[in-house]
Amino acid sequence: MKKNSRITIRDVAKECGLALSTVSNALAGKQYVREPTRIKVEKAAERLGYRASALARALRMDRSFTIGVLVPDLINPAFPAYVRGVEDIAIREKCNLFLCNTDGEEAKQLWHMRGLLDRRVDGMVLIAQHVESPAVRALLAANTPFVLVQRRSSRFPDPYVGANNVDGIVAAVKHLYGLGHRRIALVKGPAESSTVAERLQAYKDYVRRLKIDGGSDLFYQGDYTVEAGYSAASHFLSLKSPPTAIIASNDVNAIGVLEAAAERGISVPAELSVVGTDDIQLASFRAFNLTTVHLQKRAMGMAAAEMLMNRIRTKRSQPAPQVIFPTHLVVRHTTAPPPANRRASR
Amino acid sequence: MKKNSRITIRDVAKECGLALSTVSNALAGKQYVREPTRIKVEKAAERLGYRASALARALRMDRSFTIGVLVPDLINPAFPAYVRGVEDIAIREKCNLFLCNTDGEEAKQLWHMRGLLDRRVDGMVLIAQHVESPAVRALLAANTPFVLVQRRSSRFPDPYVGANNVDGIVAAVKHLYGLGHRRIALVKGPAESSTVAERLQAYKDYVRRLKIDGGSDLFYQGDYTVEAGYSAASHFLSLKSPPTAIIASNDVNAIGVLEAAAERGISVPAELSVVGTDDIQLASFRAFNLTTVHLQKRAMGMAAAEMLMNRIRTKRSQPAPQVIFPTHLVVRHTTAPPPANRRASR
DNA sequence: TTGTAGGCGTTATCAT
DNA sequence: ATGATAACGCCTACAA
Repeated sequence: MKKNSRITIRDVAKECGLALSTVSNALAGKQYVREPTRIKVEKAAERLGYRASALARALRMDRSFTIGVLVPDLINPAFPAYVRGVEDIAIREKCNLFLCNTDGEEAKQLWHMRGLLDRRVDGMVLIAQHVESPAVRALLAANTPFVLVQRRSSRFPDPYVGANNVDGIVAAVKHLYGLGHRRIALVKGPAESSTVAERLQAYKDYVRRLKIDGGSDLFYQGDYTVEAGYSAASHFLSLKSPPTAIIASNDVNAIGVLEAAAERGISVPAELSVVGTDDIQLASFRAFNLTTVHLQKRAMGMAAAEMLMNRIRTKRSQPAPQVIFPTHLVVRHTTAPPPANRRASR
Repeated sequence: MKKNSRITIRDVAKECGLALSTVSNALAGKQYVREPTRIKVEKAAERLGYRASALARALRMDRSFTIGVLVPDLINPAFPAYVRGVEDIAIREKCNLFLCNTDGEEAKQLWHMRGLLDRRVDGMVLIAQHVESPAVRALLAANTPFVLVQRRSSRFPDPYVGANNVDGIVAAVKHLYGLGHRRIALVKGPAESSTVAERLQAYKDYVRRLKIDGGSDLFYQGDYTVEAGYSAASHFLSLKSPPTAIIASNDVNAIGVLEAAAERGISVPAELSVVGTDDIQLASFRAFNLTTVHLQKRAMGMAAAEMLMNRIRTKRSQPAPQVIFPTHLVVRHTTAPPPANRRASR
């Protein structure tokens, strides 16, 4: 017996005096292995502490039972829930998960995608990643299945899981309009995001329908960070005619908006209404108590992973499915009638 | 040329009319390959879009360039920062990261650890995991390097990265004591945590030194969730003689404490002071504005990963290093003198 | 400097 | 029902 080396299927075969192919079959639960034989093999494997090398198996079977998930930044509370959803399904499917943070940078995304491909992952889930650039498309065009989450391409009909952004933004605007707001600002998220584009379009359409202000001074380009929310609010609140409500790009962003408002002594919701998106756990407590558009992120992650497993099994035969999750507005305490209307309403 | 099959080093060799060992050497940047040869090889590899199989390489080299990281729950804002720290180093070392959520359940942890071992990870980082149980120890005793974070064993001198919990708790108690508090409650974290034990011990020692109340009615067993904080505060605040300050098990937990207080109309910090631990980003903004013990989580994750890489390279030769990161109290607006002392101080 | 051969640990195919 | 053997794709002696 070699000293330091790992114990392999070969050792198990030797231990119980059988051919290694028989051991393999027994352990794999193949039909035609006799019950006593199987038991003998299992006992021996157990006794020796044998564990099959997933590496060797993957190489041989051309199936690694791993999937990769790319996300901008785990530290941003907007994203972990998707990842857990993906993991929920991965575990069920006995797959392991490679995690990659890309910080929204294409270079990092490419590096990670190449790494995942080198590792022969069975598939990948791209959460809020770049999806249009030629370099990314080239990698996507390899034969590895993938599913996009929250960002899709306008030119390619990829498998996609997203949220109903139109409903979400319409619900937010309608709520604010109902409260009496007529100047409602919007913090746009990352420019490359289809979700952002959809929200912006929905906002414009709906605002036009309501015949209220929708000028470009009501938009601000930011991203999903507190800092961006802070900058956005600072900008909006120093306008000659500032908006009475701000729809942030997400909950974290909304925190920044609240911060800027507080810093200027502007009270929320009395003088300014704020709406987020995500409904992260912390948003629901009194400290924040944020009115926000609820997204079923963990469920979306799960749906994406299920879709991915399907495509792994059927090797991209079917047309790409796209599933859109409903959203709904959760009204809490950062929205109220605007100052001018305070006496009027309620 | 075979139709559907992946392109291998063999194809590259054929393409440029060299032996595959030469190609391997050229691509690996070995000394003794002539420059023109190397260039020819690189061109060919590029042209064919060749990418070495990390699987085959790992199998052959007995080094997978992957590491696993176990964490209780990514959705809890207390944990992602460690993971990113680990990833920072993993990327630098050209390793990929397997992510595992265990929800603090030993069964899930064991399942994941076995999976990682099967995948032949080069090492693993265990963040706030079970470290004492026989089953876990058995897996740890395999030949795969590991580093513990925030939870260590009292019986085994494992490689460990943690925070100076004593300093943290002492700073918190001292701060509250200085403000005039004499009944300071503590929410204990998960019972299995060494960090929790250290904090508790430090609390007891220091409170005794100050000769203030330290009775068992000032402890509450919780975990790192909002719900636990809520329960803890509900319990404390319904005592006949409630504490005037509560040290939560962490920032998320503190949210629960604040929630319970608000629900009862108890104002913070006027009637109740609250201290957290972690200093998650959201804690620093006005909505929350939590006095808390700052932990350098990303740096700790990085340190753990560096330590792990060392042990991977030197195959557990040296004695297990243990590094303790300093902590410091960040005073914000959830702490103030207790009601009785309001006029006295300041 | 380049080429040949063997093996890492599996599973799949084909005999027996 | 079981056994021998050939890949999977790579790296690394060792030979030329």
